[in-house]
Order: sequence, then structure tokens, then C-alpha cells
Amino acid sequence: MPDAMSGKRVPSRELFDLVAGHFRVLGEPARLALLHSLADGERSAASLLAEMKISQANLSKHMTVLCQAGFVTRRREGPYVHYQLADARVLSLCELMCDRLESDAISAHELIATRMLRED
Amino acid sequence: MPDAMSGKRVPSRELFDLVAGHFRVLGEPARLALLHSLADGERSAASLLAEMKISQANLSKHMTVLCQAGFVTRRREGPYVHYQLADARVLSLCELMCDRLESDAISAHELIATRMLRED
DNA sequence: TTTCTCCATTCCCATATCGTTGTACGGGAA
DNA sequence: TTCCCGTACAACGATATGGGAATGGAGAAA
Repeated sequence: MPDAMSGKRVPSRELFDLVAGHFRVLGEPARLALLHSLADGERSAASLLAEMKISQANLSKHMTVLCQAGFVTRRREGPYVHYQLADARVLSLCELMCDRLESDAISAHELIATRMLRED
Repeated sequence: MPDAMSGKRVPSRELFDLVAGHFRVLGEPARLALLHSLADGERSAASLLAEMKISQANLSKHMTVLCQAGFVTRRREGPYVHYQLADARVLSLCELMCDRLESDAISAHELIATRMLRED
């Protein structure tokens, strides 16, 4: 039975590339911190620059990447630029990942506790 | 009022590094395809190698990365090795990202349609 | 034991990406 | 107009990462 008739989804290589590319955008600590700073609402480039400990050029590049990925929108107001989360689901992704890591940490902790109780 | 008393979570740089590192693991098309292949259950290394169009060394390296990230578990059975998803939530992450991309695509489509209807 | 299979690891190269520096663009004020 | 400020872009070096080829190592069979 061919996949087309099985009802099962068969992702194409292009889809994997696209999804992986967006995960890679989230695979940068500085960009995660920037997204986190935008969680409370719109922020100006200057305020982000003041908060983060990165250079102006670096900030601009990271924000460009986030905009191209569709995670953030850019709004120009005179000489100033304001950034905003384009989609709150991005934060859901981060929270989901954090939950996973937390579970792993707990499991590791229990494993260590078990080993300490066990008589080798 | 300090952050510690505001109830607001202030992630550390180490947490951003950790989360970003795990997102980077998902930022590889081949690894996403491997995770997808494991969605239906345990698979042997040989069957994964037969399905994917990558070299044996490459497969082994990718699976090692997935195991170290805690996404996959490795089980040895004689000379054979079987891999299994360690956490179904990984698939949730991928689905969430796909939903986002789908929404973007729809938005882009509507935008194009609007422009086509508009008289410039 | 030897030999074979299956998988992991190591080394090397090509490519990609991050951060810095310097520069260019664009808007507002003088 | 000229100047300054805020931001984006380009070019560079350093580092990281994926892929291929070769090697290593564990286990099973002879």
C-alpha cells in the first residue's frame, strides 16, 4: 500500500530542511534571550541593546534572522526600530523544551539517588 | 523590587545555552528525519540506514547526538543496536513548529492574494 | 583461536555561522 | 546643505559542525 493511500504523513526533504532551519534559529542562546525579552511586549532596539551584552551589529543580525524566520516583526518609527513577537507560539516551543530538560534533570537526579542507595 | 521577589522567571545564561543546544540538535534535517522514522516505535540501526540515504558513519554520529540530547535511547542486542524515542514530546515540538510554518504559509498566501486583488 | 559482521570513533576537509570591525544608509536637527 | 545619531550591511578571522574515508572494537560464528 503506497504511502499516499495509507493516510500516513510522509514529509519531504524540503519540509525537513525548512523545519530544521527554524529550529536552528532557536539554537542560539543570544536569540533565545532576545525572544525572552520580547515576551512582555514590544521593545526598541536600543533597549534590547542596553539589556543584552552584545554589540549593536550583532543585535541587528540576530534580529534580522529572527524576522526572516517569522518569529519577530520589525516596526520602524522615525530613526528608531521596534521589535515585537510575531507569534506567541515561539514561547510555547521554548517552554516545551524547558519542560523536557527539567524532566531529564529530575530523572538524572533520581538515577543518582538510586545509585547512592544501591550497594555495589 | 528584585527579580527574585517579583515571581518572574529570569533564565540564566546557562539555561539559554542548554536550551539552545537542544534546539540545535533539532536543527538538522537528517536528525529530524531520523526522529520521524522512530515515531512508530523502535527501529534497528540497519533499518534506519536502509531507509535514510546517509552513510553508516553519519547515521551513527547523528544517533549519538540524539542520544546525548536525551531524545533517543540506544539498546544493544548482540551485535545489533536498536533505537527508540526517549520522549514523545520531541514530536510535539516538531508538530508545533510545523503548525507555525503552516500558518505562515497561509498568511503569505493570503497576502499574495490580497495584492493580486488590489489595484496598484 | 581467527574471521566476519555490525556499529562507533577518529581524522580530515569543506562549509556554515558567530562575533568584531568598519562602513554605509536614512532620518532628524542645526 | 552639513552634522549626528540609530540602525543595517559588508568583510574579516575564529570556531563549530556535517560528511566522507579509514580505523577501532565488540560480539557471533566457524
